[in-house]
Amino acid sequence: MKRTSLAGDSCPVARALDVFGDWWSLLIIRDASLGRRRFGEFQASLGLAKNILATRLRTLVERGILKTVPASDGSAYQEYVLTPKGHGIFPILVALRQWTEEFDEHPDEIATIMVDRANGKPVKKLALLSQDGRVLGAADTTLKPRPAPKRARRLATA
Amino acid sequence: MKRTSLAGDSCPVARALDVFGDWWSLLIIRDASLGRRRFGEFQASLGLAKNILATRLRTLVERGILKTVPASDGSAYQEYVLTPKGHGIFPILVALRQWTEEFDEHPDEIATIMVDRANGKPVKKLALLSQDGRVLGAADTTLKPRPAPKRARRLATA
DNA sequence: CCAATTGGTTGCATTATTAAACTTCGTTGC
DNA sequence: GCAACGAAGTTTAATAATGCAACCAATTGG
Repeated sequence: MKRTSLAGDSCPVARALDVFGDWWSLLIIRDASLGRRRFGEFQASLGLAKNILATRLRTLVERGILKTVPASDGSAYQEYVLTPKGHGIFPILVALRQWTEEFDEHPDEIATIMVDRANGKPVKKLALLSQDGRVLGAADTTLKPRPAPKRARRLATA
Repeated sequence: MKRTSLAGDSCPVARALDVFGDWWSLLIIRDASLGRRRFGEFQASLGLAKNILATRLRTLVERGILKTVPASDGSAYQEYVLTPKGHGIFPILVALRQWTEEFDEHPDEIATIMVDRANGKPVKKLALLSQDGRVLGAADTTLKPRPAPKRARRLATA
């Protein structure tokens, strides 16, 4: 009886959750995207047990979300930084943030807002656009089977 | 020693995760957004234990993500449908999907793509825009303290 | 060279997840 | 109207994950 893995699932949502869908990983990634890099920084910021942090950091590195680099301050310790794959999680963090901003019962408890660094103005809501530039809601979309990748003009699956 | 709750956290990402950040909730919400409504449908689709499903459905209802409605087929059973607060999670599902599409090691195992219902063409990537319409990446944004809500012209926190 | 800090690991208690058996209706066949 | 069946849970017991505290090794500061 193991905890069920979603790794082989065909749904892309499930596959993403299999990688960082546990209780702490997204918060570690959030911290990393805010510039935190050291074990101690994560531990102080998140207040989670050290053994759990160690496990999470290890699996996030294994899965290519974080990588370890020599410490930036010249010390002999190592630091954890996001890989490109890890930076790609940024829109998910934004979507989570904006959901809370819109639907939370106590929005007054939210400490920060995300702003455009260039002018300090709040960013707009994430927009899902069609090829021709219309804004799409959930009802405007459907799922289709993934088309077979085009393999240099040959019989499909032959 | 309880599982640490993020409910009181001031970070909007943490607050969202506190509501539906566990192993199964987002998959239940995904199923609901695909039109599944019955206990048995969720159970067959997700393959999770029935007691866990029952617990998750209960807390999602408590938290205003789902609501129970009388069965649409006239039977005496009830069904679970998304509230507006639940529908608001859609962009998060899209972001998770697009992350897998971009970064997964085995994209050939992804079964579906999201398309524009109007013309069947794939949707574009979620875009984070500034007030003046520029596309923003993580590096183009910062966090600022939330400005105090304007309360009918009165002394702040007086 | 000694003490404190950093970055873990280990052991144990508590909690969550799982699968399977069981219960309770509602529905269906007759 | 009654027995059989199915849907929707609940209960139980085993296993896995989490949390806390204590311990430990290497690094740093003085």
